Order: sequence, then C-alpha cells, then structure tokens
Amino acid sequence: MRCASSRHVQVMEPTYNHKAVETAAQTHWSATDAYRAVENDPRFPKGKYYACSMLPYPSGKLHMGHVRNYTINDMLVRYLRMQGHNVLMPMGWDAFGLPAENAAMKGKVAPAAWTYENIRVMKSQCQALGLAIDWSRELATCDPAYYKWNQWFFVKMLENGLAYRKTQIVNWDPVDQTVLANEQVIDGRGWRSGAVVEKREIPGYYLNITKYADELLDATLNSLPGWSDRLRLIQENWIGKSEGVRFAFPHDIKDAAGKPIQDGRMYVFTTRADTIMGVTFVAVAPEHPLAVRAGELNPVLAPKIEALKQGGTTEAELALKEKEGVATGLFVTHPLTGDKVEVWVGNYVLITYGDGAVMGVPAHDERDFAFAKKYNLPIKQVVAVGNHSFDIAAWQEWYGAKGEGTGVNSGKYDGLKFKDCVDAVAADLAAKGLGEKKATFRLRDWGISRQRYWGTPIPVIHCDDCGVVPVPEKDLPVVLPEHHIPDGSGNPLNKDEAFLKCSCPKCGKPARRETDTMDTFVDSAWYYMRYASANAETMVDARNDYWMPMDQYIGGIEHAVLHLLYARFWTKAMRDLGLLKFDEPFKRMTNHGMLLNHIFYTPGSHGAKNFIPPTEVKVTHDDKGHINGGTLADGTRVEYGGIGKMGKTERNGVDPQDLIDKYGADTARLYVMFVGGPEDPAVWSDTAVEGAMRFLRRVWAYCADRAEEIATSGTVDVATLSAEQKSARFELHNALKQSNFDYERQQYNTVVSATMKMLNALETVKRGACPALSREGASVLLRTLYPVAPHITCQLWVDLGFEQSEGSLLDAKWPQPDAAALVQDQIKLALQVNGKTRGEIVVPSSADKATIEAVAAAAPDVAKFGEGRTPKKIIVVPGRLVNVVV
RNA sequence: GCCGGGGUGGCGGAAUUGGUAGACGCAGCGGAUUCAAAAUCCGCCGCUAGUGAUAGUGUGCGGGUUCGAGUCCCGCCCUCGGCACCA
Repeated sequence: MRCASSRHVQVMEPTYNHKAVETAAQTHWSATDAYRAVENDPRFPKGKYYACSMLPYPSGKLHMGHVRNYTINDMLVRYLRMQGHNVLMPMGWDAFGLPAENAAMKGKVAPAAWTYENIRVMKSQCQALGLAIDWSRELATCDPAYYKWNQWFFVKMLENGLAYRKTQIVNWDPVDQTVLANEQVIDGRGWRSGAVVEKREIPGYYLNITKYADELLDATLNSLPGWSDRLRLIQENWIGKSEGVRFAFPHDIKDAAGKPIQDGRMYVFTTRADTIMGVTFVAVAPEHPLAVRAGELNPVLAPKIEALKQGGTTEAELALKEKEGVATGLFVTHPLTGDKVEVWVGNYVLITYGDGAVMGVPAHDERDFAFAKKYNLPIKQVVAVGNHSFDIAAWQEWYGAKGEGTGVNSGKYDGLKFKDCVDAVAADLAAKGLGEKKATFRLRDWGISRQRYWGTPIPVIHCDDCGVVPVPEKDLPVVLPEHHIPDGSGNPLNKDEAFLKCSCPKCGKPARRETDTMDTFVDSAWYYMRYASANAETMVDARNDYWMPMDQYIGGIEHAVLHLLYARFWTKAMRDLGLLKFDEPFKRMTNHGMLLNHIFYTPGSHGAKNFIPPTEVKVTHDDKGHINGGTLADGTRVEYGGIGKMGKTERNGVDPQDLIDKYGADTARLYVMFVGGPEDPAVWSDTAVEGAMRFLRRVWAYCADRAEEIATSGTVDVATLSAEQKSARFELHNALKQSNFDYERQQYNTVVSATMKMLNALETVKRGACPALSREGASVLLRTLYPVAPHITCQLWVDLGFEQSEGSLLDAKWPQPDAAALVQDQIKLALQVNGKTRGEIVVPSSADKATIEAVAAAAPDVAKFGEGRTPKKIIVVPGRLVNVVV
C-alpha cells in the first residue's frame, strides 16, 4: 500500500461553484486536446468505436433536443473510452438549406454570413456543454471543400447511370419556389412550408435509388440487428415491396393518330392473380391513356373523368372518399378467358402506382366490391374459404382473405390453393406472352434538383450544341458565390452573370451554367464518412475504412425514412463505385425521444390562441392534482393546452443557454438524462432541474467535507467494518452493479439514479467513522457519475488526489463491484402464502433449499394466513422469495 | 381504415425480462436549524377503512394460463407514432 502521508491534500472550495468548475475543466480539455481521436491509437486495446449524432442545422441556438442527443452520445463515448475503446465523437453543420434564405429575406443578410455566425454560436454552446467532441474533424456542408465531393460523386453517378435527367410532373411548392420529392409532400403540402403543392413540369436530376430497392429491403430485414424493430418496419413500409403478377389485357383501342394505345396492351399489376377468373371489369386512373382517349372519343365523358381527379389525398379523406367511376364504353380482352371486359375510370386508381390500372374483382377486393355495388357490376366468387357462404348483399371480411382459400368457379384453377393458383395463372399468362411475376415498389427515385440558391451547385453546363455537359473533375468544385441576399424573387444565381457565364467543356463555345442546387439530403447522405477522413484529398480515404461502419448513430425518429434511407443508398452507391467495402453505414441506431413541455394560452379572437411560455405561468391544479391552468403575474387566467413538443409555435421551448447559465452544463446534462429513458419522450419540469442541481451540490459537499480522509486513507479492510458500514458498502457496490448493467444497455436514467443511491448509502456513514470507505465511495461515485457530469467529477478527482494516484479521470479504469461486498451474512426473503406476500423471513445467505422451506413452513404468518392448513408445496426462488402453498 | 409503440401514485419514472409493484427523483406534509427567510438536515408520503396495530385493495378495462402476472395469452378501450384506396 502507498504511504498515505505522501498524498497531497488540496484546499477545496466548500461549496459547488459550477461556473468556475466548468470553465476550468473546459479550458484544460481544450489545452490538452483531450478528445482528439487518432486511428489505431495504441492506448486503446479494445479497438475503435464510432458514435455520431445527426448533423444539426445551424438555426441560431442549440435547443433541448440537441442537448439530449449529444449528452447520450457523450456519455456513451466517455464510458467506452474508460473501457479501453478508441472513441470518435465528431460534430459538424448541416449548413445549406432554406431557413438561411428566409433569414436573408427577413434580415437582409447573406445566407453565408448568417450561417457562419450561427455556427460560431452553436459551436461555443457545444463547448459549454462539455461535449467530448474531436473538433479537428468539424465540417460545414456549405464549405466548398466539402460540397466539392457532392459534385464529384454526382458526376460519377451520371457517368454510371445512377443519376439521370428527366422531365417530369413534379410537386411545386409555391411558397418555397421549389420542387419537392414525393416524400417531402405531407398531406398535399410542402413538408417545410406547409403550402398546398401544385403540379408542374420541370426538368431535373434524379438518383436511381430504386435500383437498390431490393437490396435496401433485404438489408432492412436481415442485416440491421442494431436497429429497432419499429425503425426497420418504418423503412420496410416505405420501400413498400409487393410481389404479384403484371399482365396485359389486349385491346385494339387506337389513339387519335390511329396507333394502338400502349401497343394494344393494358397492363395491370395484382397480388391476387388467383382471382383473375373473377374479373368483371377493369378500372384505370383518370390520367391513364385509355381514360384520356375515352374523353376524346366522347366529349360528354371528359368532364366526368376530370372530376374523378378531385378530392384530397390525405389518409382521412381517402378513407372516407366514396368509390366513384365512369364507364368508358371501351373494352379490353380478358387474357385467359377471351371475354370482353369493360374499362371504367375509377377515382380510387392511382396513376403513380404500378401501371395506373387495376383488374376489378369485386368478390375479393373490398374497394372493387363497393365500386361494383354502386354501379351494378357483376360480382363473381372465385375463391372459397372454409365453409363460409358467399352473399353479394354485403362485404364480409373473409372475401378478401389472401392465402386462405381455394379456387372455385375458375375452371382449371378450381381447388388450387393461393400460391399454386398464382403460379398456374402466371405460367399461363407467360405462355401467352402476356404477363409475368413481378415485384412492385412504393419507393421512387430521388429527385435532387432544387430551384434554390443556398445549396450545392449541380455541376453541369448547358451548351447549345452539346446539350448538358458535366463539369470536368479538374474544374471542381463549382463554387457557390456567397455574397447574394435572396429577396424572394427566385434563385439569385439566375441573374449572376459571373456565375452563369462559362464555356462548354466539350466544344469550348460560350455556355450557361446550371443554377439548380442539390437537395440538402445529399449533404447529409455521407458527411459521417467525411468526419472519418477529415480534410482528405479524396472524397474519403483509408481512415474511413478504420472508423466505418459507424458503431452507433443517434438522432431523432423524424429522420427514420428520408435521411436514413438516402444515407444507406449513398453508401451502397459509393461501394459500387469502389470507394468503400461495406454495405451498410450504421450498425446501431438510437432514436432519442422528443422533449415535450406544457402548453398554456389565453383565448384570442376567432378561436385563436395566444401562447404563453410556461415560465411565465403560475400553474394551478384541480382537486385531483392535475394541471388545469394557471395565472400570469398580473393575475390573468391562462388555459392549459396539454403537453406538446417543444416548439416556436406553442412558445413552450426551453433555452439550454438559460439552463447552462443558471445551473451549469453538468446539471443540464444530469437532468436530461434522468428525466426518462433515451428513447422515451420526456416532459420538461423546472423543479426537477433544481433537484438535479441539489444532487450535484451534495456530491460536492460530501467530497469537500471529507477531502482530508478521502485523500489520505488506504483501502477498505472488510474485517474492521461495523454492520452499518458493511451495509453501506453493500449498497454502494450493489448500485455500481446496477449502473454497469444500465451503462451496457444505454439506459442512462437509471444510471443517474444508481449514482444517487451510492451517495445516499455513503452519507449514512459519518465522517471520520471509516475514512477508507469514504475514499472507496468517492472513487466509485466519481467514476460512475463522470460520463453524465464530467466537469464536477474531473475537478473533484483532481482535488481529492485521485489524479495523482490513478491518472486522469478521462482514462481511469472503470470500476467493478467487489464480489465480497455483495455477500451478506443473512438475507431477507419475501414470504408468500398462496402467492400473496404476507411477510418476510430471514435466513443465512448460505441456507439451502430444505432449510429455507423449514423456516418458511414454521413462520407464524403461514399459520395465520394459511388458517392452520398444512403446506402442500413450497416454492423457493433463490435470493428472492419463498411461496408456501397450503 | 391498416400497421407499430405505449397506458404503473399528485408528477417524471423504476422493477436486470414470470418472483416483495412504486427504486431514484420532483411536488406535498410534519419536524430541526434560523431573530426571520433562503439554503441545509431528519421523518412521513398509492388508495380505502381504522386513533392504532392492521386489514382490504391496487400497474387502462374484462377474461384466461400459473404456486405466483405490470411482465405471458384472448377480447376490448384510450393514446402517441408510421402509412399505402398499393391492386
């Protein structure tokens, strides 16, 4: 044992001063470059661990969601570093995008200047939070050194057919003056602006994500064990694969020029080819060529068909929408029976899915059934399930049951089960050259062109002679001029002659530069790899192979579809162009929950609500203790609007800066971790923050009060401990055991409660009663608490002399519970009689089953509650309970 | 409408996955300290009945399996997400 007298005792501040402590710690970390991550660092035998938070948009200030996200990330890397892992936690900025343009219009400041200022503020806030970020890898997506590689890879994709240009009807957002991807249209409105989306025809660039649809789906189902089932399901549904048969109804309907429409084949897709003999009509979308032709042939029909395009596309509207249609008077031929089948136009057929046409089998499809009933079309049962009897009077659940029935009224297909029947039908259609098995996906190609200034310029040049010509690699990046201030009249690049003017790379003649920029989802599709190979001369380099795939990705569930799917696609595209060797970028994914807060308002005119920040409200409760409203300082009554996501509209956000200023970063971190599990939504509470602060003050007071004995004492001698001290040590190590379990499963709220239990136990032993236990306790507590509250624990670690004896807390050995401390002489077991807890018995911890049974059977409570009956059976659960059945 | 989470004290939540429900914290109540307050410390704190020991009851509702159910099964209700009238 080390000589105690050699230890130096610091003079400690008696009370916790968060500002002084946090400034000192952050200065020290910065001066020592404490969080620089180096590939293959020999200090860390367990190998790399890359944990990354989703790239924040530099909107101005951090919000509480960021604090939560980054604290989870920070705890993880601090814990793993002490376990011997070479950890990497980077940070950067999703710096392109529309809000900068909106801010520019409002404040007459260039998006670049606005963005860089926001980055400066938010970076300093990250530093004030004490995050273990390796800032040497910081990037901003608006930096030409970054977006050069967006452009370079886009050109590679063009060369390899993964990117293409096409003119298409697109979603036009009249407010943002931009095109939206299908995914970015929510309920018929732009996902950012909320404006009602119009249809426009515009040329643009698309990335061929659908080429990877099958691989993405397969990996979703089989190769992402570290993703939640929920997240995988969301992605699976989004990709939306259905397997079925695509086949044609032949016809000789001709267009105005006398040519057969679609070569005389009306294609449909079905997952229920087993019901093909039950077809009594076909229905096409109002935009389908046959519908258009029907309108031309019969002018009376045209407006009726046009009317079928009406109606909302939201879920609720669609669910309630009446199935309507128009008969065209045109006929196609059933491919197997040769019967004539009338073509209808239906408002429930979507031009964007499959071939925009369906076969109508009213007996076995609920929508077709409703349609047939409305228009008195024949209904023909072709599948029987069990001994259910079919009645066309009303739809029954089993009519549409896929895979449960057998064919009837279907000629040669009678008696066949679902799969056999589909196979037989597909084979017969194939033999006639009219169809085949096929999978259809909901996923569409990714349109990346934006008619917007503040984004990555799409690196192509328009030449009158050569057409569209990609910018050669040597001329990249195409640099975005940063001085423009958008004024709402469209993309300023369209008026920037210096930017527009260029010469054709092919023929050298004067040409015009493309002014569209890329969707910002391109920026975020691969930034996490650029962190890994920061400042590389190529898009990525060998360091990417060291850090990637990422071990843990952390971010909000709102990116479950778009960002994650694009990032996965981008990774596969990079792999196929030889830039990397792995298939999936993110091994493990954590979606932290939303932060919620109470909403208060005063009623305004016309039902409007004037939202009041919760900080200004004195809350009132009803007699059950539930919040029912509140009052303002001037006595005004305010209404309670329930709990909702922190946001600007409801004015119920909490500014992390206020928290840091008032309580310090450690308190803010402790609070956001303690409030609930990382993936659960969390409701804000001011008083609970006070509680977090109180705990840290107690930790400080405990250490300051016992600094002398902690710094100078030796190790615990178990033989000399009193019963109380033994019990306190048991609680300490038991809490440590729990905390280690919870660190492993990333349940950080109970890690915090474990540290509280430790302090509660340690405080039961008075100062001076057992200095060695105080020392052991402080040593365990500080290390366990460190990943949550790094500033205060680092300061105390130094002040109490632990740094001298055990080195920096950042790389201290992670504590393990002492098995001896967890052994008790006697243990309490719950005593149950007939499964009801009736008391407890105390037995030696070494007692065997027979002994426990004997003690339990003799317990007075058994006699009392068993009403004197003799035990029939005794169940012993070791260490837990004993149940006497009488 | 379909799919997937989730419903536990006044509140946030815990229960190492079938074994003492309510850990830990917040709020509240009582006390100590103080001239007083703040801060701090000690005690109580699911509900019902009872002065009390205690008894009954209790994890959204109704059933079931089990010696034993917050946890598993069946049927509902509510709520939060996701979505596709997807043929």
